[in-house]
Amino acid sequence: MDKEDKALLPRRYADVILPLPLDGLFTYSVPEQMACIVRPMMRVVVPLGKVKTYMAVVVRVHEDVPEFKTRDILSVPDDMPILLERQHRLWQWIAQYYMCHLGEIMEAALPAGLKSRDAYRPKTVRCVRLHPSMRSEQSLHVALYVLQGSHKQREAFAAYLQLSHWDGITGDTPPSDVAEVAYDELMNVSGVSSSVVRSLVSRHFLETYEREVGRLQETFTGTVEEPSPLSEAQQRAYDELLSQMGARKVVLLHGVTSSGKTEIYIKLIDKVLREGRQVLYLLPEIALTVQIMRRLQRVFGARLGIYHSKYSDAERVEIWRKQLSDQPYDVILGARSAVFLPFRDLGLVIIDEEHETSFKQQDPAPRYHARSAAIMLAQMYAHSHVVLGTATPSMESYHNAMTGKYGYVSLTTRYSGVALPEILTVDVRDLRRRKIMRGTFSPLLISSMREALESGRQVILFQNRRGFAPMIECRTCGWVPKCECCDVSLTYHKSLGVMTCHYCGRAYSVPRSCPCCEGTELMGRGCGTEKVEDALRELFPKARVARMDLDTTRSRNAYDRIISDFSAGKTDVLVGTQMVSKGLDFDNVSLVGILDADTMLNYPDFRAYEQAFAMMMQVSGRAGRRGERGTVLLQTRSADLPVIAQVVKNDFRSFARQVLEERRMFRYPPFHRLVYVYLRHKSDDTVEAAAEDMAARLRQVFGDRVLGPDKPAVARVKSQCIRKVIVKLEQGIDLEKARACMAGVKTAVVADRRYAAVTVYFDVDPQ
DNA sequence: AGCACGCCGACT
DNA sequence: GTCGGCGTGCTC
Repeated sequence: MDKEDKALLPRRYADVILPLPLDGLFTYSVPEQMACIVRPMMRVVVPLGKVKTYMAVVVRVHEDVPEFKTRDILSVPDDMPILLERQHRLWQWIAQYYMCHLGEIMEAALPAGLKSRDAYRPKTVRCVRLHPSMRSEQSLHVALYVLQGSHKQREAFAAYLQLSHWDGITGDTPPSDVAEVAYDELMNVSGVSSSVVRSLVSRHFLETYEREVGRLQETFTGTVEEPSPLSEAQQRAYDELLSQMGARKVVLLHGVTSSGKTEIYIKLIDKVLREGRQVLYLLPEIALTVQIMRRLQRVFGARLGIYHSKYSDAERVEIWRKQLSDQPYDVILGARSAVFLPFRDLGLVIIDEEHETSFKQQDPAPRYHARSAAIMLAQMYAHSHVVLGTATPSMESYHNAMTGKYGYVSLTTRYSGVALPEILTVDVRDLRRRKIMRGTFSPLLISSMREALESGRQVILFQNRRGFAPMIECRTCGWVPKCECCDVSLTYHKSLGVMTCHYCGRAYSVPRSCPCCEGTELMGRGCGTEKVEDALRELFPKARVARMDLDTTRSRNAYDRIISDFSAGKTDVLVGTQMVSKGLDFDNVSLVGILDADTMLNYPDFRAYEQAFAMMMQVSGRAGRRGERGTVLLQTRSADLPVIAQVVKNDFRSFARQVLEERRMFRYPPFHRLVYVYLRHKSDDTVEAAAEDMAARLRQVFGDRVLGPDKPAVARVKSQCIRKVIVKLEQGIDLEKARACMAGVKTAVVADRRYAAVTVYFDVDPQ
């Protein structure tokens, strides 16, 4: 191309997404030499402001001259797009539905290594191969002869030849010039030190180099099994699933705990793979155990990829790239963020434990629900389906199933014929009044535990609070230590010897005396897992007790270790938060104790009962072993609540009917759509005034659909004061319009000089 | 989100 | 007279 031609080419521009909470796209000019490589969905490095550069994603290349001055794209790191068009469409949907910025989606979707130029380094292994001068049969014989004087070197050289499969005796085939042997392997096999190998290198017998290797387990070395044959009940559910999928995009698989849903999924995945399509299998983070991974790996071997936060970022980058390659994983097992992975041809999404609220991202933005995002994702592939699996459906999914929007398949038989456990209510209020019970354990629970332990059975105790005591109080004046930055009382952690704030993570030392009245009797109020563990050791000194909560599972493998120890019978009692309700079915647990149902039931949220019910059903499901019915002891002060009876009878249907009736009456989901508008500022007065202004403006548009502003349960976090305005939108309202109004009101409020520094954000479909 | 610019208090 | 606090506003 000569100079004149170049001058004739119109200047090109690229609209890009920056990984920042900015409105809209930014436009950069494409330098001439990059014009032929820059395409939509590719990464580019761009300057922003005086010093910073960012990795951005191009969404459009065009020749429309912008009315502002543009800056040049600095570089293009790849020669291929990093994103599929479908993914970009998913990003757009999430951004508009959840009222957040595209840049925030980019931030959440791409592994960190794809957002910076230098974070991702390919893993390398030091290798040796023949020096170029040695690459003939003859020179090898010469070499072996020359090396006769240096024993170790000769040994090492021979070991290399052996490892590279050269047979010096028959001498048929000289080693190919690329035959490479790992440096470490050569040292191990020949038993020489690195200095010997180095001598061979310096004498030009061998040469070394770095070889890039993937971090992914390249070859699956186990044997691949056929999917297990299904039981009659499972087969029926499977057939029903297939037939429902004929008519509906989404099917809810409602199966009691231990009904063997995983085996049904496996059969389904197998079928989709046979059709040459891909599968995404989503699980909540805490249910992604080594056990479920192994189970899937046994059947799908190297076709299975795993993607969640416990994996290093470098591995996540490699999975992403592999999914873009022509040999992607056929099955991805992952947590929430796996919905952002590229899929060439997605045929099925499975969302197991679909009721789990952790599928909704809370903080930071994007506050998206992986279930909704996954359904949207599946929508983008023709003839693809979504299966939602759970023992306790969310009210949203159940309602959709009952009204025919989703298909519905129920599975009421437990696999291997284990009966559902017997659930006994323990009326703690009554026992306390009659002075029969003090502390955490009822007499019935103690005797049942003793019985279980004496007959060599295991016990699970569920207490949904971590730490020792959720609160400390001065016995004399009632003073309670609170966090300096958040409006919450501090939780006492005995093992760490500190009080911590569960909102900002700050730790405080425990005062010797009350700073208020100088009284020295500070006592813990309430009970966390740590206290349960302590009390247990006192009651049953011989029992081997393990605790599983956020604090004991901080390290990489702690979670799996605790589970496998319990599974192998190395511990007798497992105390924990909701973590104990997920994961593998243990087959020697005869007793489950729910220590305190009330904290869950009294949670100030319209979903409290729904979540408490699910949690209790889930943890109850851990009880029972082959040929023996398990027992669940449910301790509560509100034994007469209908929800308790519904748990006892395992009566999801009447529970759901009642909850849905209440939801309809009080205009809650799934009948109405909720949007929470949050306002944050360091001054309480400012945020209060801004929230009042916000609510008033919203009322002008939405009338009595607006509630508040209110202080949320924790009204100050990390020194930021918070207010919440609730908007309840009825079905059938023009959502597009409603969102535009809400966004407009936000702009209007923030435009007020007084409220310019107030942070406003939306939580659509809050959990 | 960063980051620079800019305007008011305690220090060499 | 300067250093530094964080409030405001911009980044293609």
